[in-house]
Amino acid sequence: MSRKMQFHNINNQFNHTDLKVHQCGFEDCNPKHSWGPGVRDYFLIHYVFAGQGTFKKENKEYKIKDKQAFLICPNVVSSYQADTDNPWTYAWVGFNGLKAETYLDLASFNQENPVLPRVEDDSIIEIFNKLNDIEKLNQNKEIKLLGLLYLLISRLIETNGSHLSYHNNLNNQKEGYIKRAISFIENNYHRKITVSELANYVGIDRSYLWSIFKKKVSTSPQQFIIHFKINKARELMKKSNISIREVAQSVGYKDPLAFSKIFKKKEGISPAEFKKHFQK
DNA sequence: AAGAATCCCAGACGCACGCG
DNA sequence: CGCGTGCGTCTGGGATTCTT
Repeated sequence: MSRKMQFHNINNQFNHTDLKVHQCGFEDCNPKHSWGPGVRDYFLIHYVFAGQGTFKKENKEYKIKDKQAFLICPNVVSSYQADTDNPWTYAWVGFNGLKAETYLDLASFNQENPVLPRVEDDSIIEIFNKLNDIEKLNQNKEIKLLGLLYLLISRLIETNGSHLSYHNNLNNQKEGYIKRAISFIENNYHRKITVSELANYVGIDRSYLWSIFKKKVSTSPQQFIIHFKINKARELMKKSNISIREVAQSVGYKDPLAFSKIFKKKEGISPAEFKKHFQK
């Protein structure tokens, strides 16, 4: 148990692909409070306001003091623990997206260099404070969080950036594939899209598309398509009073029952319940 | 040798059909 | 109409080949 903790999970209803905030939070840890060893499927930055602790990445161990930040990369085994005598207080933000790796590289903050030296920059501290004030908002939470994340990363690049990074023509090519795929989905979500068709359009093998999607977007092409369609359906149901059958048709499900089934599976409630909720 | 790209197949999923 | 079943198609991810 911690002395004080706030945690915000972000329900991303928009399809940001370059950067996407997963969660953020703040914690005033008790002595020896720990996490891991384990893996995350997104990037996670911790910024230590006060106190100290230990961060372990694979077999390396780092002593972290106040005003330092450390980075957990997706699918890398990590753990961290608050100090016994002087436990840390930190804020964190978890995110991913197509550009996440590239931007972090620009800030020289990556898997090879997962710990930042003391950050004296007040504006970074301010950004973390704002991230944690987001709970008070009731509108535009996601957009504001995204804005703060961009600000944070741009400050990290300014204060810590290397001049020799940006080593990734190959990454750019993969991003190109994914951008093409996503724009195809955006233009064709109103009908049935198979992953094979998508891969064909992009001009690469279906399985290869799957593996770069998984790596860069943290989800499979099929799940992305479903998620995209469900989001469109949500928008439709919020904005207009059309029938479930019409909503299903509009996002490419000719069988409204199949649509209801997948909607319920993803959202936890049926489209009918969702509609009712927004039409009070 | 390493990373990119393709191949392949078990299991998941979707759809049509039939039965009560 | 709703549920169960069976069959064909699609997907995920490891195995394999290709390319640099």
